[in-house]
Amino acid sequence: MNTDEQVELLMLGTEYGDEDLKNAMTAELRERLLLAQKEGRPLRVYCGYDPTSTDLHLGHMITMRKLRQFQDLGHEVTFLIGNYTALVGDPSDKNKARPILTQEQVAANAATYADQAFRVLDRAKTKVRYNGEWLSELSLVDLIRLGQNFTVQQFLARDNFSNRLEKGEPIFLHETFYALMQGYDAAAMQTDIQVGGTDQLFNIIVAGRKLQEALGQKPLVGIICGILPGTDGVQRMSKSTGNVIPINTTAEDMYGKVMSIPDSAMGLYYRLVTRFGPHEIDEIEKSLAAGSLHPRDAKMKLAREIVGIFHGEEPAAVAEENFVRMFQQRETPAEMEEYSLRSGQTVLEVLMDAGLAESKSKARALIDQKGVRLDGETLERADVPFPHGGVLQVGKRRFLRVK
RNA sequence: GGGCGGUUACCCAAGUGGCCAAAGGGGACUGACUGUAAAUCAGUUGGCAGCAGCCUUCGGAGGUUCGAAUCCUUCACCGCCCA
Repeated sequence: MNTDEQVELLMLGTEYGDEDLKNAMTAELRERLLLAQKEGRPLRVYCGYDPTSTDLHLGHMITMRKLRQFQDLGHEVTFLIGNYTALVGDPSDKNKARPILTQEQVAANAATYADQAFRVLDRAKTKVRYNGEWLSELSLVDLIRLGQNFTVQQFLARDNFSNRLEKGEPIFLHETFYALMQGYDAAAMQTDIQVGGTDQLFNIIVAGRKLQEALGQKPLVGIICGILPGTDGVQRMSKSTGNVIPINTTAEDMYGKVMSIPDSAMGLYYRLVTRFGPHEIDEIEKSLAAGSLHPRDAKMKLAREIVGIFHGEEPAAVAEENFVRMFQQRETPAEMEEYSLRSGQTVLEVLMDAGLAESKSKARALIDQKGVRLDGETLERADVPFPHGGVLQVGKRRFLRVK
């Protein structure tokens, strides 16, 4: 791959919100790649992760995918665990301050984090570091010096702070430390390239570069990845919004969830989480636009690719078969949970016991709404004995084999 | 430290003595239509009970009243303004 092709690949799926910035970063990336080549060294690339949760989802994988691209091009990738920054809580993606985590929580989360990350990253080529390594060494004087590089106005210019200011919501002083800490990470590791989401734009482009310059380093090139929308196709994928596609889930579930995203979100998914290159994606989008490729088929290709990344090609193919059988041919899935019927149980009791309804009222509502079927027959009554064994279906997608 | 305002169901938000299990959005769920897409339409969304019954909710505790989410006292948390 020549340099221009590399630049094109590495800039795929980036989002700077500003053409000039994007052009500047593209040019600097190109220059830095050439420099590395000339000096015969790999670029130092990193992305930081605050272990604030344990359940990773596709949204977390975007930057890892990007790191992987660098890795495949022979660069040195550091998976930085923000055990110290997590103590502060990044205000970037929130309208509210984050709850402060304890050191124990952070440590526990960090352990599961790296593990899931290696489904995308090449374990053998990845350095794992913790920013406590250097942040814990900073003295108050050091912190003050770092602070001298920034103005309050720069912080207030950020949307997430200015919004809160306008609404009269609190902005805690410690939240401003976050950017300084992250910027210091970049300097401490003498970073060439930092990868992050658009919510990290300020931390990377302003804080990181500024501090590096102040410390006499060449300012890093920021690779700012777009934000992946959740299954609703609009809002950022996040657990609190309930629109996530988790990493730790079955191939079937993952396939189905990808298929349920709106068409409008396909482009971002292709760019942000798949292994397809810029030209392949172009082809797909051209075919879609020309009508020679059905959107459904494009989405199936997408689903298969994504499941393939996390579960392997075989399981992805099986998941696809199941999907086709279940939803396109309207047959029941090959595998489903089983439930052993006890004598005398009513329909209501089975629904409750199997966890298909959260309360009896909800279960009754489901039946009233004709949302409960047994072997294809709609069940009309809740308070009658469960008729017979068979495939119980609740709504469109929940199945249970009752024996 | 002083003055003022807020705390309602998953979220936002109405309600200021009975007609309030509590308007309206959003979200979620079900059905129709579909490509498990979008859009649209119809319905459900505290619990228990099966047909208009009961129970528990409106920050916590206590009180006034035949009757309170609505009034009073107090506690907690939050915000705004002034210093």
